[in-house]
Amino acid sequence: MQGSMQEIRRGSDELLLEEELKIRLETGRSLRIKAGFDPTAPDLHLGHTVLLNKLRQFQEMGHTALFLIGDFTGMIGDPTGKNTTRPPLTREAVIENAKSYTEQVFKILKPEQTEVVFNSTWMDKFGAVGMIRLAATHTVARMLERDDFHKRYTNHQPIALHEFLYPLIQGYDSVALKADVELGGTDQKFNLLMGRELQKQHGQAPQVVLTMPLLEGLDGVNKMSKSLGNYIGINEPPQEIFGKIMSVSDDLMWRYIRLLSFESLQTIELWKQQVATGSNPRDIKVRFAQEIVTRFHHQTAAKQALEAFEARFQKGAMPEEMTKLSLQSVNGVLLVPQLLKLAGLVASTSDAIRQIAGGGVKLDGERVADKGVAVPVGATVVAQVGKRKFARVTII
RNA sequence: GGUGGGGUUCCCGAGCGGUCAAAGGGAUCAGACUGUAAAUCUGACGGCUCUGCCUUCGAAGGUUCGAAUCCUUCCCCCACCA
Repeated sequence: MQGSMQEIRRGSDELLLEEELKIRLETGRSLRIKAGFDPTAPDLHLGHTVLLNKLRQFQEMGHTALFLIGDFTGMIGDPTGKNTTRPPLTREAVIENAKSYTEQVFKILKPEQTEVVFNSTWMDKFGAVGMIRLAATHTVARMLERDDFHKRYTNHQPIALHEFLYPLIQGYDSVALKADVELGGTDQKFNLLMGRELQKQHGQAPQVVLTMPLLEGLDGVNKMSKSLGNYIGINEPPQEIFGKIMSVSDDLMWRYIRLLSFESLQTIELWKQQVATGSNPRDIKVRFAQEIVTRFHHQTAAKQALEAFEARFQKGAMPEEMTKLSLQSVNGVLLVPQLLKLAGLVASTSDAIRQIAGGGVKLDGERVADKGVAVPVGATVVAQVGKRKFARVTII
């Protein structure tokens, strides 16, 4: 009991209310652990896994995960201050996304202890009357307590009326699901608490709220998200995952380790001491990167990723695998800027010309000094932009 | 409904008749240094068939030799008053 409580708290931000959770755990029944997910982003990344790992942990203790896909709330878009209304997804798109979602999610969750649910199931039947009744349960002032609403309001930024509905619906989902516990990022706290209030109003015991810190993306500033391009996807190839983790800053590394590693707290503490006394943080990073690659691929893949990484960056070798393609020549040759653009290594020929001028372009390891360089028909070259973009190109 | 303030390149934000592809910052990319870390420094940062040409400053028209800058209409946003 003590131990499981400590496990549950590990890595978490807040647990509200701990006493209530204890009482429920003591009943010995399988608790219903809810977590909501956006229907629009089927590519899971490490940021998502912070929460999923926690869900998994509950499963290990015998509880049931309610994997909620917010297809109804998806029409609103969680109010973040930036994006307003999202275009509603078609039914087919939602199902398609959900499928790809669950495929990925079961890399972490136990399928037999997971219920995948869609909030449109009950919300579609809710009707205008239901919505008005739901809206009547809370005041505008109460809604403005939510941090980002408050900020936007005081900053004179727009808040669309329907955005107020989001927390209410998310809260109502807990009622519909009779959730015992709801997990969410720290930014979800308001919504999670809304679930408690609505459950009370519906005569249910209020759910316990457990918030997890948000994982920063590779930039170390914004939270990890696909749209910001600062993510590590769990479906990415081993070398990508490995490389991206290695590019994380030393400071941020600890944050990643804290939220993502399964190593014991003592081990992590030991690592910190080692670094504090002069060990190279890179070695810890390598070890951690291995752990993560192993988790989503295999131990051998992790080993290979490390070897490839060392060969490439410590010994300067070309990567073994790279995109291969054939490009059509013009008048018997292909100019390098064209080649780079067609190979997808740069965004435009203008960009290619700039990269060449900046010394960032190589052909077969030789720096290209002039934008007028042409590759003749029949030749196969390895084109490189920067340190990590490669393509093997044959001119036809 | 009224009054006032706005909509500028990925983001923030200057510009307010020519020297504007548009200051500055951020993000990004490349180079140097490294541990593909950070920090720092350097350069680039609309597109193209690239010493030139083409397209951009909410939209459409107009004035002008010339407009992001002036005028007209329209669309959108914010605040205040009601």
